[in-house]
Amino acid sequence: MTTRDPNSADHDGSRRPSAAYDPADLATQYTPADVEGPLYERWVSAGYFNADAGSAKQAFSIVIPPPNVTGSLHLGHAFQHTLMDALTRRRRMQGYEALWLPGMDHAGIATQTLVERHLADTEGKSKHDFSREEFVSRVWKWKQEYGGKILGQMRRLGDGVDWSRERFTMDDGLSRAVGTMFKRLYDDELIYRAERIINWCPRCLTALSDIEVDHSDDEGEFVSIRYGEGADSIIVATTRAETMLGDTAVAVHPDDERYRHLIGREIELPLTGRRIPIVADSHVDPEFGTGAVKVTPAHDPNDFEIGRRHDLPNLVIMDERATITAPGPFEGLDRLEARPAVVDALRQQGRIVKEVRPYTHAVGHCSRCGTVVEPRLSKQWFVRVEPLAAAAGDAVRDGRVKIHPADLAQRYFDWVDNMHDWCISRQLWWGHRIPVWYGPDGEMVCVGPDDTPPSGAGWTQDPDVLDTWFSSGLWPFSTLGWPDRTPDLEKFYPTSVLLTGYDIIFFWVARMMMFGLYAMSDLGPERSVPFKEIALTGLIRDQFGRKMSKSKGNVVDPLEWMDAYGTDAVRFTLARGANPGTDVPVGEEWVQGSRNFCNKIWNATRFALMNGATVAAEVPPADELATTDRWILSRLSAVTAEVDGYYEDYQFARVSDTLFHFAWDEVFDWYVELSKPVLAAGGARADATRAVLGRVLDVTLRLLHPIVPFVTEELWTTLTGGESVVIAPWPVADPGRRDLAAEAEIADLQRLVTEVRRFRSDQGLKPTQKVAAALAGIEKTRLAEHEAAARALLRLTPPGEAFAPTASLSVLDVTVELDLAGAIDVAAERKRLEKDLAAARKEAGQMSGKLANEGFMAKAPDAVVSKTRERLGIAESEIVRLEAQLAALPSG
RNA sequence: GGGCGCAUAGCUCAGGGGUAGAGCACUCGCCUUACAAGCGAGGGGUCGCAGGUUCGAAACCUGCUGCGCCCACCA
Repeated sequence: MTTRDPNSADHDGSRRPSAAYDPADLATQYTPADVEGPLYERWVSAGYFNADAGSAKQAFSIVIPPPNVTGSLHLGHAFQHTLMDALTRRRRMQGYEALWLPGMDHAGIATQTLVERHLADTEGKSKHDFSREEFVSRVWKWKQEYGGKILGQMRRLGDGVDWSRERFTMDDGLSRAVGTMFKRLYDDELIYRAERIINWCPRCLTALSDIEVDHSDDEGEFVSIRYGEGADSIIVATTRAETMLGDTAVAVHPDDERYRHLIGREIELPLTGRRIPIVADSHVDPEFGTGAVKVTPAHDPNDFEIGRRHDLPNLVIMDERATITAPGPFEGLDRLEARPAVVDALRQQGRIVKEVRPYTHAVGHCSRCGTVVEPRLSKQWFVRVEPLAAAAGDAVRDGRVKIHPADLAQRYFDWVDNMHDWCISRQLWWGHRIPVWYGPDGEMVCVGPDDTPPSGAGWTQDPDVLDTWFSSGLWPFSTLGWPDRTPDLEKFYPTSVLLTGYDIIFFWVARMMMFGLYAMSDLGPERSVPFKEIALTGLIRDQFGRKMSKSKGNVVDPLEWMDAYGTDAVRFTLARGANPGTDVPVGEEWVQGSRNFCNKIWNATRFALMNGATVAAEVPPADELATTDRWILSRLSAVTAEVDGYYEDYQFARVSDTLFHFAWDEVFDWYVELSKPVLAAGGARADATRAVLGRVLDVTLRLLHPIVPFVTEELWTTLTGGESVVIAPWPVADPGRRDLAAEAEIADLQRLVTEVRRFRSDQGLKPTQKVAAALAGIEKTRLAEHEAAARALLRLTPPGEAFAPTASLSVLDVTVELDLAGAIDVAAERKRLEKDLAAARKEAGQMSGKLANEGFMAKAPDAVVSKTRERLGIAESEIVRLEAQLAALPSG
């Protein structure tokens, strides 16, 4: 043999003859706990998952969505990891240089909050009891000690990641990438510092980006307040009465006749004595509220814009904890306490004209802690996203990056086409510190990671750190060594596919697109994209389709299921639910079902081993094989092609379902059963069957391996003697083995067997009870060859001397006559026949109706018409046959 | 306020102009030497409602109803 047959297991020269196998080695049940740990360690120590940047093989690469360093494995991780692992394992088997790169995210706010709580609990200290350096070193210490728990859990899951390339967003290399990126964007004026209204969390005491704010419809109040006196008065309506202390104007629409006379005049702001102008601004909607808006530029983003247009002062009346700082009776109150207090004071002055309560309106909450976000005027750093987002949109629009499923691309476009500037500074200590120094005379210098910061009196570094997603956005290239031109970057960038949930399109996917295209632009438009495809998954749900949440109590720890049913069972369940972009419900019973499947594979392979299945380089040619062998090899080839097709567009559910049904229904239930009498008979046919059985199992195990790696590895190495299925070649569909005639023939056999089984079941015959029967006419059908097999499956013995058939049924031109050694259950038989007759009559009616329809005859395709005729013919002969059988039944 | 998606068996979901599918659940019969985590057989759906297109609609179009999700600076 000069070329390697990809369907042969004979690939590594270290085969162990399966004849050496002792069936006693395998228990009658698969015990995952016995094999998973050792197998994983073996894979890792063999270096199977380590990619070689110097390899000549085509590269396949995936970077993991880095889990938070504080995180632990939940079903969502298990789900996505299973899919990424399957993709990578398949490509590796296909001969790609496959890299799945692991790592973690420092998760700024989340981690800092956790460590603060930890220090409070264990030492009773707050972060202010430490210097910044001390605090950060405590976070690092915490990270060493408690962080990264999820990495161990990934081993349990069987993740085939390259541990030699594990990265962390705060490690030296990635920090250098962050600094380099910041400097470049700064120099290109794509990063700037400005005083703006930003989202501020008064609890976390930091700025937030727009997407870190969750909106919900909350019940509040809507009060109308009269400003000014008499003819000069004007009524404004607000949900945030307390901010009136910071009003610096009232705005009306320029065309609003009601207020035209007031424009340009001043009125007195209640409770403060200040006089504020009435300005005209077309932003105001005359239809809403009273058509007059109080303007608080320092505490509302819209008002800030109005203030800019009219050159109004920004009067700050709250501090960073949202405590009122305006001098007077409200000073020191929290904003939520101040609200009723202010309304009360106004009411006493008779200025409250109307109060609507409750009034439901959208309120922003900190996505981290739920606190109501406060718009706050402050100096922050921003990324000017417009050019970056335009490029990110174009890369998808022009097909350089494909999104699966395609209809989720709209969501991506909606975002990148409407993105606001991104606030990237955070008032935290844990993260990448902004590399900008301020001088004593107001100088501002951005310092690259390899440059020396300015020194001397009065120079200080910006105290803020960057948004976690800034470093995450660099992940596809920072992890490969950027900004250096490393072999890894050369080999593995752009990455092949990004697999992640549709819920972080905005947080992460869009930002990687923007940063990748920008940072790697020297590679040209095709190669600068961070990934060629984006495979979006849905979210994991409980078995009733509900979101998992702690408050519902329906959160599942995947490790518990892995302990109970094995890792493969959990993986298979998750993969089987993975329809692109669609949420995935999972329930424990389904995991049990997957466990059962793994066990079934186990036992089927045991059967093969006990019966001397052989795994040879070549299976005998078709002309030396029986129909059953040709059939299963034909199906194997078809299924292999189907699976490959499904992988191309990430249809893991179909991959899994196809293999499940092929393995269980076709191989285990039919082929194995059909092979039993052949194997028992021995001889050349038995040898051929042993070879086919070995091949079919070998290939099936390899096809299943990416999804259920452990049980397939255990069985495949035993069956084939190969080193590891991890490095076995991926099966290639062999069109030469397709045999539609054999498939049709076996379909007939299945029909015959199933019909007789139904009869037996209806007649209450025990499955094991042998019945004498004649298969009249079978010699004239293509089932002639299969008589012995049919008899074996149906426990039909040949008619003997005293053969006296008491029942008959006909299937496909075969009349099965059975000697039931007694009366048959006439009622049951009548019921059965009448049911079949009704179905046949219905069918015949439908078909003849169609054929009588002139429109149908004139316009339907010929193939459909002839198919209809054929079906009518079959139905009519069924009717004749069934009526005859009913008539022949003894009456009563 | 915009935009998107979904309504198919008891549950969770595939499918997609020409014979309604799966898993689990359910019923009946079986410990048939690979497997009771199994084997065999079976029941169960006018594919949300109303129109339309078509020879033919569960599928395509329109409207409606009911859910779900995303986005949003009408105070």
